[in-house]
Amino acid sequence: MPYSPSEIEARWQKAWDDAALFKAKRTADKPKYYVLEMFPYPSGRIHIGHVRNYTMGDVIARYKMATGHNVLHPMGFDAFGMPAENAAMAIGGHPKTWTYDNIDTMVEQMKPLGFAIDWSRMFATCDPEYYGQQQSLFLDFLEAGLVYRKNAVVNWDPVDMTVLANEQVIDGKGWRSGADVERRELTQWFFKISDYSEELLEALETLDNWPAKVRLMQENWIGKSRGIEIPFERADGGDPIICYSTRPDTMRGASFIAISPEHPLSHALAAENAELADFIAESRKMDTTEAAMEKAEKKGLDTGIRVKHPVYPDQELPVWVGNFVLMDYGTGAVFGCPAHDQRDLDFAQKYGLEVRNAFHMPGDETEVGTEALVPAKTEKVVYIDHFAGVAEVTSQDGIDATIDWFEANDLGKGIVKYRLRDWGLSRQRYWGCPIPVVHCDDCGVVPEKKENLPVRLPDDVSFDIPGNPLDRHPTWRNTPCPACGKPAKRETDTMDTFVDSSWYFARFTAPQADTPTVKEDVEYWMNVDQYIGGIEHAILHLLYSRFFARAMHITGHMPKTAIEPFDALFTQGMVTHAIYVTRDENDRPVYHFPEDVEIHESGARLGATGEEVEVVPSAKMSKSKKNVVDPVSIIQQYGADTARWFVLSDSPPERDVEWTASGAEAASKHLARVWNLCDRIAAMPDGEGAGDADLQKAMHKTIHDVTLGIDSFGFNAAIAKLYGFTATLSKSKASKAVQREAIMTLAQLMAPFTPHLSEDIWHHQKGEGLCAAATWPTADESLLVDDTVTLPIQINGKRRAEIDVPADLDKAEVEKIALANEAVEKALNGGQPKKVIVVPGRIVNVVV
RNA sequence: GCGGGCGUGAUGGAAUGGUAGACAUAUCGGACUUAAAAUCCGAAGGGCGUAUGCCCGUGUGGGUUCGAGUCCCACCGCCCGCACCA
Repeated sequence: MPYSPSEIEARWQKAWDDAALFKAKRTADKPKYYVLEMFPYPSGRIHIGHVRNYTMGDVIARYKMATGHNVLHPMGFDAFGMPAENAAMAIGGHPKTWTYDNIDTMVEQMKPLGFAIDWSRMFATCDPEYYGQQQSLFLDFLEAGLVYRKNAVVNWDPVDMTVLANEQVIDGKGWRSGADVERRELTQWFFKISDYSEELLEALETLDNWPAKVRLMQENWIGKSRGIEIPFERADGGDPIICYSTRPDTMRGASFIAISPEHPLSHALAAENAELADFIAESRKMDTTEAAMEKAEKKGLDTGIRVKHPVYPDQELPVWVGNFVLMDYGTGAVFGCPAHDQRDLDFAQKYGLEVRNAFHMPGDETEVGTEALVPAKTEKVVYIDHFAGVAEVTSQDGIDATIDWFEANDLGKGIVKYRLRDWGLSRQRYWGCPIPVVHCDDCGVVPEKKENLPVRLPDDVSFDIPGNPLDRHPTWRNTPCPACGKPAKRETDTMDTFVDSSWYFARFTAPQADTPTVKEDVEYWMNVDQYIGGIEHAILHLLYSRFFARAMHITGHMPKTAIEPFDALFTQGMVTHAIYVTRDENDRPVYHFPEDVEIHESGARLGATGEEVEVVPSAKMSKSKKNVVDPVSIIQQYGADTARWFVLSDSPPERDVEWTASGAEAASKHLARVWNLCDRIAAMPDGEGAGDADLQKAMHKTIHDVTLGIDSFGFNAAIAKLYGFTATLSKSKASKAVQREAIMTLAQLMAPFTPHLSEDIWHHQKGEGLCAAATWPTADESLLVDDTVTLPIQINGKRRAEIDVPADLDKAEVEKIALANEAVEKALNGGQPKKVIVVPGRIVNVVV
């Protein structure tokens, strides 16, 4: 019988289903294991990248199941967000219909892949049962002081009438409307994540099983810096201007003060200074994207105000408003030291301000010209009559001494700042979780009563005009004030979708509960033992989730032990595919589907015209580049096991893997080979064979290697070992009993990757029960060591010969045999070796 | 600018400081076949050589070591993250 994946895969999926094998239940008699892949956004269809991601989680889930763990492996959908509204605007229809239709499609596409998922726990974040509990959490956070309202400057699209994220502003224009984006001050809700900066930073050190890269990215994002706040007295007697600096050691070179256009002093002065008012308005219009800021001109306006230099009171410094000074970092005011900061230097040269060194490099007393002198903090510099008396020290020591001196003289206060800012969660959108508060003329902002949750989204909304449909809904806003009962208005902002994904992992532990979590369940299942997802979530999603776990702990929804919710994190690579390009008459690229291209030895050509095609390997899949591989057609062509096997076989899981037709073909052929091997063994006659012991040895080595590979996310290496063992087994002349044992072990070792094929082999060999429920084989340590080993002999570090010796032979004996070797004798030429190194079981090195 | 990572055959990639290139793709040869496909067996880093073999070889240059793809230093190239952060 030929290998027929479509038939066996459906059959075994049903068998697992009937046995309720993947349904997770609390139990005390096994250790629990929670494996989770970042849940998908229901964009429409699953992508081959999803297949790889979930296969990794599935390998872990099935392996842990086989090694005696009680496994939780759930799946859900991150279902709120802009694309659903955009679709409604573009093609009509309703975001809700669009979203749920997509979810249905994607579940239907995922099920044939045979993942060991507990589908009974599935939910979408747009289910009222989910977002109602999220509103309940919000109210608890509000009561605990973890959420607050404040005015904030946001990117406002005046045409679409909504707030835009920074990445939605392109060249200063709204990405959809093309309108000039304004900086507008709005009252918004914020999570107090910045209160947890230090804790979130420190706890990173405990996350041993996270990639160092992710921890570092979070560390940089939190951005701790030690500096000082220095008040500058105003010559006119007004309130002092407080500047923040991390380089107070450059105070000698201070030649101006720059304050942010949003600084209160700027606003105050603007009232009587039209020029300044214009300057502020212009600054607000400025594009805030990185690229634009790089190019943007540093502009300033002298306010006419003068301050006293705190160290040299006879010096007066001008106060400028600078468009480059950020209001939301530090104090919104800085002192400029042109000699030691390139930006300050550019500014000073533009406006004719003084440039004066605070230090020189040792042995080089040249004054700064067009390039600022900015040494590393560990570099030694020579301070020029420094007020704290330091001379030649590292600039870090200079900074520390300066801060101490300022504090001792009561001229400033050492302070720690974080770059991390509070998390603004208000969105002027429809398709999100409504913020459950009510605005009452008499009572102000009043939380909705919990018994009125969920605050449901209305279905009767329209998307034919821009803006927030909730805002213009005729009746939805109207509600009695929860405090006084008088007519009041609901908040029409919804929550950032990152809120939805910040606690879904906890919800999976009790997805149907009528509280956000249930004590016994969340205590039993949390933490997530292994979390798997893309590096693109290294900062925001993971940081927000860490904050949420803490906030949920404070409000009694999460045990203390789960404030770091993800024990281990793995960031997987993408699936890429070559793109095939020709050029049109204007040299613009024209993309071609792989099936239209023929690969010849001389290069790639279009099948239809013979035109030469440029091949760009390993490109990210994209519909417009015509290099997307659809999992559904792959499953139809080759079966799920082949897809699963191939996406993990060729590259380490953290790296990208290129999908190639030949690779998929080869994977499929290999699985067929294993299947045929199973048939052949089943048909063998009983009786004696040759090399039973050798096959058993190879089998135990494979058990050992594959187990190690899966444990360490070395899936590609584990698969290579499985290839090797298949070759060994197919050449073996061992007895039927031993070959049967070998093929069944092979099936088990392959089962995390190719569960259907393994199950079928198990069945053919009359294995007990289901392969998916069988206990993982263990390697017999005694069979892992060989009786004899081949030792390479090096002469001066170069391999020159080999000897076969008993594995347990002692060093002296090995040395004796090595020295008697022909090649060694030749090299020694009758003399004595200078040194002989014997690494037992590894190598012999003779130094002559 | 700051921070991090990576550079190994034609290709994807293996390799606790110990025989570099496992495994796979592509390629070539052979068996089977009238033939092809499928299947099976085999070759294969580069150079010289009939061959035993010898020389070279993990981006470049140095260093540590009996021994370096692996550790250290410098450089080159590519990739990623952050960034008017004072």
